[in-house]
Order: sequence, then structure tokens, then C-alpha cells
Amino acid sequence: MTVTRFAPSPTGYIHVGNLRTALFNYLITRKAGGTFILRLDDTDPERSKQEYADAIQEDLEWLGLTWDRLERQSDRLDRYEQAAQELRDKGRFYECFETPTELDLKRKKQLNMGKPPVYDRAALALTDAQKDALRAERGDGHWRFKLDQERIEWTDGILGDLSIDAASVSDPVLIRGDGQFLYTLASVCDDVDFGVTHVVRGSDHVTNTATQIQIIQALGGAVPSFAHHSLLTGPQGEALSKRLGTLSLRDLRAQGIEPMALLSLMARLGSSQPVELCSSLEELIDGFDIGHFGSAPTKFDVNDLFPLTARHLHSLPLESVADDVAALGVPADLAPQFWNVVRENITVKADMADWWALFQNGATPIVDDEDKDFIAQALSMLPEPPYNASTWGDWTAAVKDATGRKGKGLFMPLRKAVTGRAKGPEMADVLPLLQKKPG
RNA sequence: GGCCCGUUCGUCUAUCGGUUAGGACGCCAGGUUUUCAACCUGGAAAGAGGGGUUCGACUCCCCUACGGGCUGCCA
Repeated sequence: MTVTRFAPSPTGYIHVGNLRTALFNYLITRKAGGTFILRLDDTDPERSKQEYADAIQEDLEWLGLTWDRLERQSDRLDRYEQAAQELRDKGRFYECFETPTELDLKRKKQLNMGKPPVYDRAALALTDAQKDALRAERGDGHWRFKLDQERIEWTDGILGDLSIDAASVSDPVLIRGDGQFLYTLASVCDDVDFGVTHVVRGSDHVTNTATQIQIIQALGGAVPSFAHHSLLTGPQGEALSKRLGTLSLRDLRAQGIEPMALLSLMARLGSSQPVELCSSLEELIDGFDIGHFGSAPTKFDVNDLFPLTARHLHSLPLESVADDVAALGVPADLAPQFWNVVRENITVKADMADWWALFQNGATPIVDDEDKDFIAQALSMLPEPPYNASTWGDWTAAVKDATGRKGKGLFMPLRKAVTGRAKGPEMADVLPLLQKKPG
């Protein structure tokens, strides 16, 4: 049984980077037939907001990524206390009393002396009397997990064999001085309790994984298999976090990106499989293999989403967009014709509105100076609507005879005069939709 | 500074020591459509640098450079 989880913290909207993590976990689970857990990591009451928790669920629903189980860490504080006690009993947990400022100072000193900034475990030498005195003076301390100082090794699903020396890492703080449980403890407890078998997350967690493996073992849990995917960067290789403001899923949705376009790109970008537009989640699930992903940072360009969105729209039957078409005010009897003509000439759904406006009210003609007389003459030869499938052919043939123009010199000026654009659908299909005579 | 990972066409990548270094997207050209787009065909386009090991290195080892991550009483 495969059990995975997507564990965002509801302190903001999710973005493309988060989506990659969510999607990988989702696809693995659906492919293997297991349980996909949405876990809200809301141990930080200051920053966690219900608004964001709702937004995360909305965004996942928009994409069709359904979860089988929803958990919130704020519901499980008793369990974390129990785990903490277990670690104390096993001698793997110790209370420390340094202030943040003191720790900061220690780190700076170590750095200055060319040493790694690893916690020096000074608190381990404290006697009970000293601890009592410190507690009386400063209040409760914070609690660190005592790492076994050995090499921690695992085989990562993407990175391969990994080995990190515990001595190069500080003993992680699991409980803050104010009693708040920290992510590392909560996450490990949940993974153990929920029977998570595969943890897929960003490579920013690689070092965490080393310490978490030891904590899991200390709690007597089964160590899941880990896979760390590379992080996305912007097109120039710059850290994506700088641009996250415009890369939230909500933002992409507002820009008209279609779910299947986004999912298709994210399921393949950074892998050796070519990015291809899939038409359903099932297709994505079938073709997914986490082993095909590389470990180098992956460049992500939002602009790649637009051609995919366009191609997705091209493939859609009217039923899929009937509501959008109707919302524009396109009469039902015109809708099939309208969609057929327009779908290959839009990038996002919103572009339909421009075409409908054009068909309904006409366009602002583009007429080059040298074509002025030609266009005036041509328009005088065009009857009043309604037009039919042969109007364009009849008209252009007549204009050709009258003016001697042909080919591009004939058609392009007419296209620009009638539609106000150099690009668009077949003109023979456009004319029957025109509600007014151009010009 | 320390630790971990990485570096192949513009981009995502294949290659598990011997290949004309392959594919996809993008780009360019030709074809087709009496116009543009779409579509079809073709093309240009790559192993960071330096040392080794080897008959032979993109592939294994070392060094350098560069990129990313971590180095929180954040997640």
C-alpha cells in the first residue's frame, strides 16, 4: 500500500513549486493505488490562516488533484507531546537555554574561526541545578534532539545514494521555548502514524531528511522511502522565490492558464520524457515515472504554459466551453459555428470575447495607405449581410476580376480591413458570422 | 566558511567506456492552404575548464570555476 502526503503550510497561496511536489505525490499514489493525504502543516499559529487553508484546497480542486484524507497538525498536539516524552525517556532529548541572540553570536564566532556553525551542545553539560537556575531566570528552555554522530545514509528516489555526516548538522530544535512544537517533530510523527511510505519533496529538505531519519528511528517508526526533486528556477536560473508573487496557482488561473496545460508541463518538466499535452489526469498518471527526473535545478518559464493552453483549447469540443460561449452572449444557434471558427485562434478562453465583439460589431479596419482605394472599391462590391459559406469566394473572385490583384496582395488587405488583424480564422468561415457589413 | 547535489543543443534531457552524441519544445527554411495561423518535411544547434586512469572518456578519479540547496527557537 502506497501512502503519500502533500504537506503545505497554510501561510500563503501555493505556487508552481508546491504544485510540482503535490503532483508528484498524487501521481505516484494514483498509479500505485494508495492513499494521498493532504496535510496542513499549521504548527505555527502566528502565520497559519484559515483563508490560506481554504485557498490551497480550492487550488487543488481546480486542478482535479483529489485527496483521500485531510489532516491538520494543529489537531494533533497531544500526540506530539507524547512523542516528545518518548524522546526524553530514551535520552534523545535535552533542554537548552541559550537565547536566539546567544546562538547567533556562537554561530558568528564559529564562522570567524573557520568552523562550521553547528550547535556545540553546551546544554548537555548542564547539571539539574544549573537547569533549574536557568529555568527560574529565563523560563522554560527549548528542546533539541540529540543526534547520533554517525553518517546517515539513504537511497533517494531521485538523487541516488546520499550520505550526510550527522556531526555536520546541529541537533534540531523540536520544541520552542514557548512550548510550540516545530515542523520537524510534527512531520515525523505524522508520517509514522499515518503510515506514509513515500516522501517526495523539494531538495531543500535533503538535510532535514538526515535528521528526520534518526528521529523516526528513535520513535521506533518505519523509515519511508525519500525522493527529493530539484527546485525550479526562473528562466535565467534565478531563484524562483523572487517571482513567486506572480506564480501562485491563483494567479496562473487568473491569467487563463488551463489546468491540463499546467499539469502536463509540471508532470514532465525536468524529466527525460518530452513535455506533451495530456488530455486527462489518467493519461498523466500512466506516463509518470519519478525515476526519469534529473537532480539539476530546473528552469521554469511561465510563457511555456500559453502554447500548451492554446493547444488544449484547440482540442476542446463545444460542450466543454458551452458555458463560456453562452456567457459572451453568443446565440445558441451560432455557438457551434462560432467555436469552430474561433478555437484555433485563441490562446486563452478570454480571447474569445474579442472575436465575438468583432463578429458582432465589426472591427477597426487596418488599411495601409497604398491599399486605400483598393479597399474602398472592394467594400463597395460587398453586399449587406447575412453572408454564407460562399460569400467570401464570390466576393474575392469579383474583386480579383475588377482590380487584377491576386494572392497575398489580394487577401491580406481584405483580411486586415475586415478583421482588423493580420492573423485569424479562414476568411470564408469568418464572413457568415459577421452581423454587420464591414467598413 | 562547512555540508549535500549538480553542470550535454536556446530550454528539458538520453547516453549505465567505443554512438554520425539521440529525442522533445523553441528557432530557421521549404512545402501545402489562391492570405496569416494550423499542418507536413527538412535544417542549424551541445558535452564548463584543467589534469589523470584507459588502446579508447560525455561516461571513472582529482582539482578549478560556476549554479542550486541547507547551515533558524521557519516550513
